Amino acid sequence: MTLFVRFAAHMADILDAMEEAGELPAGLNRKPVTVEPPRDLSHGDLATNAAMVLAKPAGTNPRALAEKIAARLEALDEVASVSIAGPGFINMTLTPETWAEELREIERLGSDYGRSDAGKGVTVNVEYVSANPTGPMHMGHCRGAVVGDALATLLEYAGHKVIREYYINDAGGQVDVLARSVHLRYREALGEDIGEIPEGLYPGAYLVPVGHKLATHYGSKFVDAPESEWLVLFRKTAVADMMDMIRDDLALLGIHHDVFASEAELQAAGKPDAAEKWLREHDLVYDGMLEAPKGEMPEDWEPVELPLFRSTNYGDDQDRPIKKSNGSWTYFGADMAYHYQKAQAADQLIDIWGADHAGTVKRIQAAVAALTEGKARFDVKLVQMVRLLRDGEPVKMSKRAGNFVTLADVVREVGKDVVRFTMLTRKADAQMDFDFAKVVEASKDNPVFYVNYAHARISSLGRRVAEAGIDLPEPDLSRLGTEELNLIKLAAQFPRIVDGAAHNREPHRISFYLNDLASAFHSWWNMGNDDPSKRIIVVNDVETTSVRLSLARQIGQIIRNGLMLMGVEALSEMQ
RNA sequence: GCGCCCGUAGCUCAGCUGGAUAGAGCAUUCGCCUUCUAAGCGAAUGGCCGCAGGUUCGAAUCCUGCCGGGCGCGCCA
Repeated sequence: MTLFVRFAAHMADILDAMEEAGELPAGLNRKPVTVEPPRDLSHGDLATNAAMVLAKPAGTNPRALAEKIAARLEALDEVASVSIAGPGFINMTLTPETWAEELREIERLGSDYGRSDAGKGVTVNVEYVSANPTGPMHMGHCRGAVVGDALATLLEYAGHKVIREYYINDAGGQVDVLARSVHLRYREALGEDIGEIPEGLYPGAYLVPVGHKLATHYGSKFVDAPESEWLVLFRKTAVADMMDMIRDDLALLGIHHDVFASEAELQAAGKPDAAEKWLREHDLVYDGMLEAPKGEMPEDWEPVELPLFRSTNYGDDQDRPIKKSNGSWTYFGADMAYHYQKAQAADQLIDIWGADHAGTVKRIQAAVAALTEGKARFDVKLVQMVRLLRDGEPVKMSKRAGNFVTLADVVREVGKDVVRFTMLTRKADAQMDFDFAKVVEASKDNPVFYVNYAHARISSLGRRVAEAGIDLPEPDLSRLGTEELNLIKLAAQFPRIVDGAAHNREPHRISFYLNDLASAFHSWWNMGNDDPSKRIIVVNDVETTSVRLSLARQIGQIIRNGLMLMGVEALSEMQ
């Protein structure tokens, strides 16, 4: 049990005892009670607001209540001193032995230090990437992919059961365009000069092999055939090949989904029809007129009666069509059924979307609320755009010309770990620059480097000791100094950081924490430059060396744990 | 017009589901290499947390209204 979990339990015990002793009324809401490190560490190691939040409901004043709680806290073996400050904060300083024990705990738990059961096994479905199967992954997809994947790992570590899912949009107009583009490549493979790829079709050379494959398989059979004879076949073949390509791209980032859900299969299985039926029975779908668009009026707009979902019941500004006038499902109509399907296999849903889809969040949340009758927690995380920079200049991309920067290119250039780490150095809903030069820069401005550098330094300590053949005694942790204890205090935050990041679904918090931890470590290391007696390896003092090395190793362990959550490998040397 | 996101140091950003005197990096200034990798470290300077109300013991954080910026709005995906 890590320290913060233990103190939350201590606090609960104390409040129980006070109830029993008649010092507190029974049944107070203890939810607002926290026991956490104060922002300003000069206040102590731990602080609780218990007296402030309980005073009013208990009919007493904060100071008086604080006195009573403080007396009981002071009686704990782990607590060295207690003080009451400000409006009623109770500050505690813990004994050095308590922190030494936490260091042992890190060593005991190793890669599990930080893991928790806070998620209580609740199943979370994280849907991310879900790029259209019409070409290779490009940098526009990258951030959502990394954020989704890191979030999934984080939730697992925090005690959730996680399903990593990819929704294949293989039923809409885009995949028909793909099939037509492939038909061109197919004709080309048979020797025809197709010239320029017409506007509106996918020009990318990655479709050439698909055309070849179809040509080899079917010969000239479909060259002059009407679209109805080949469209389905070409679409299916192309989508399958595109998905293989996308899976390969994702593998470059170390991303592997558990479930690939096909929109076409969903529709073939009649899921949207079932959803519509249920919604109509509950008067949540009706046939009605679509309101005219609020912004610029399209020239060809005309009122039409369509089946509309009552998303306005759930805060959307207008009801949304689930079918088009030609009878086929809208994207939303199918997506609604898809989310219902996901909710069958999970308690909570998370979608990772590009920020350009922000406008459709409300309707899908409305649909999930309706179909699950409000039972499933469902978060849509919007991921902002990444601006690619080279030499300080934005990299120009034109999707139409097909010259977008692919994810594979970027991974090839800077490496998987740099891409992943960098994508997690901003919160998801903030815009981000990705500068090819800066992300590989070996300086402290670059967290990717800075964190790894700390880890490499720690690794080098181990090598030095081994090379020197020094025989170290068991570390005597009573020899830990102030600086060392402060470092342990920061290291001990890791489990809290993990829980907070998981709870708020914000994986970037891990990278910020690691940067802080690395900074504290570099600072400690550097003290040895000014004062040789403060080095980690102190010549002719195996006792001190043993203690400090033990601490350094556990810092390294936490860096590895954090990097693991981000899907990044820790480096043992900086080449 | 409506909706979503965002306004925190000169710049880029954190701020832990409300906590004490708001933090880090860059930039600027000044220090530290007979070294466990200085690819680093330390110090100084720098803030009406967009504005105005509200909620309460307590607000950068929650609510409302403005101001300013970005994105979106169709039977597209």
